[in-house]
Amino acid sequence: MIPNLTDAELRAWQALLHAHHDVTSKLEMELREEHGLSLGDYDVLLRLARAPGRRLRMTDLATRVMMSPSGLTRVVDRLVLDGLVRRERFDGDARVMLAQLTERGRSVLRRAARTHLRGIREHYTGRLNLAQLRNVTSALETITGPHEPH
Amino acid sequence: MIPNLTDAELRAWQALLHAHHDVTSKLEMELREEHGLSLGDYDVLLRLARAPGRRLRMTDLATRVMMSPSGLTRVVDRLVLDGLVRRERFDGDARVMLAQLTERGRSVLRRAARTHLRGIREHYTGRLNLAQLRNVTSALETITGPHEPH
DNA sequence: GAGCTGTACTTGCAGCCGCAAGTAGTTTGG
DNA sequence: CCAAACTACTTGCGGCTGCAAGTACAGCTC
Repeated sequence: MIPNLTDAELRAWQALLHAHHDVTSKLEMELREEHGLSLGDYDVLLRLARAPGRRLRMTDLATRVMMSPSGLTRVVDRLVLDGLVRRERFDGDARVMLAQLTERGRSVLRRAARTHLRGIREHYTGRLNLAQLRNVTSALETITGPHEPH
Repeated sequence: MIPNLTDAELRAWQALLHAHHDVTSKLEMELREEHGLSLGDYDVLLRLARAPGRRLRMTDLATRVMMSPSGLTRVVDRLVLDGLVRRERFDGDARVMLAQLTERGRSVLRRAARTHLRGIREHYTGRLNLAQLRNVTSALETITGPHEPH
């Protein structure tokens, strides 16, 4: 009845926590210092940039960035204040709000992407060889179920 | 100059974010509902339980649970209010505070551990075969550098 | 077409966190 | 010794987050 995890299982758990903490806190700090963006901000901008017309419904955006609807509302509030995102109405359903990436948002994102992608490689993927990279990805995707690239 | 990450690298990054989010949010919810503890609370109790004399200096504890000193102060505040932890002075240096696990803390931890360990297996390690488990662990430990079990 | 149910988003609120500043105590250098 | 520098912890503050409730709209049913 008492689930005695093996040492291997406990180490795997600690490793996940530690790796996530280390990598995200470094990336967060770099992004914040060099571009004034949080990881959450960056993620929102990125999803919008990838979407057709560079706009998404709030609900869809919230799902993609793994955030609650209310949490997303505040993030978008801030991005609108900074002029990186615009809110638009959706023809055909007046309840829906679209978040639309502005030109300024695009250019901020482009610059931030250099920092971010460099950081991912420096703090994460660059420390692994190709086999490790594949193994990590496939194992972590097994846990959550595979994702479309969104 | 622009670091073009490969698709494999981007997937690895998404997988880390997604897996961490999924697993921790499930574990957090279970622990909260069944025992009124957050993951952070649990981690603090666990580190204390493992320490000699079931007590640690605030600074050492903060390092182990990957939390800022101020953050740890509040967590311990709450645990003291709940009677799970006691604050003690350290003979020989009056600046130091020891967090000491109480008997009540021990028993709450023991009960919570069942939920938590079951959850880790159910949502994480149990979804991987032994090879995947070893691969994930070794790769993630490569990223952060290996840890002592503390 | 009036109400009932459901959906999309926002707001009120409270919890958690970290940084910077504050307090208290210790160590070091002259 | 005693002042300056350092260390351990706590507090003030502000930012970020999610849940539950609120608002506005859509769609369904009779």
